[in-house]
Amino acid sequence: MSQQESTFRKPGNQRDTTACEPISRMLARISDKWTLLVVRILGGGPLRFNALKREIGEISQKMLASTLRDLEENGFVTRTVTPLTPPQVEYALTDLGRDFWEPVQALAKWTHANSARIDAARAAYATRRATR
Amino acid sequence: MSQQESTFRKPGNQRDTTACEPISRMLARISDKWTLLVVRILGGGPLRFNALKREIGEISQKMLASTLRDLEENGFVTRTVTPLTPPQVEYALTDLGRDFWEPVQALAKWTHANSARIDAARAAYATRRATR
DNA sequence: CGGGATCCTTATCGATACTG
DNA sequence: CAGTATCGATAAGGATCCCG
Repeated sequence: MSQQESTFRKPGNQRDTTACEPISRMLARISDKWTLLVVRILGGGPLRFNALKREIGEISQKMLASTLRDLEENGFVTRTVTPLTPPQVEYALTDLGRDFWEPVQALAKWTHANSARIDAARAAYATRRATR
Repeated sequence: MSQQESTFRKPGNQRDTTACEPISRMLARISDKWTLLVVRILGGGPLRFNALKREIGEISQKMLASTLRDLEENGFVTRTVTPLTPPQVEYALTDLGRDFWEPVQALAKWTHANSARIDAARAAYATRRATR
């Protein structure tokens, strides 16, 4: 076994570097602060703009609007306008969006279930830095 | 049925709004452009700094360094220094990191498997905007 | 090789004001 | 209600140089 740097994985199989580029692009597309959160919330059912905004709480209407536009463009949510006074616009997950919701929810649940472990790790890291 | 705004979900079960705040914080912590990507790659095994950088490709060393620092602080990766000339620093997932890797990988696989559907949705969205 | 420090350029975000 | 438009602050990100 060589101690060279490089990838040192089985030669001929340099991981799935091939899939790395498109995945990283997709990952980058959804890795903004709000997308995952909005998808996760809409997983609970359709919501109108301000209801959604209230549910998230900290988001500005600007960011919510642009996040929703991106999600609509990517085919994750539908935007249904009911022309009334006052107007009503409802956002809901599409089939694709509901599919996407599953891994998102898995991730969210994991972070929730393991937040204690992470906090512990952070505390340990802090003391480690202090003691040495 | 009232046309009021509000949440209009089954009263008494107003979703898991309780869990929304901590989850959104955790989600926000990992939702930067690189964290998920680095975790996913380190899932394939330990790597040294520049090997990791090469594998990601587009990242600057600054962002990689800071991303790795965050990951170490959160207890997802270990940083092992071997004092040689030239020095060697290897990054590897911890138990927590490997745990975390699973939902991340699920998300990555999903995006990869469904990239065609997303592209189709984007194309459909474009024509829809053009025709109307 | 593995970074830290610095500078500089963008992208992100929020607050405010305005429209249909 | 559901946004768009504009502006200013701030953070993210990249390029370069430098050091152990």
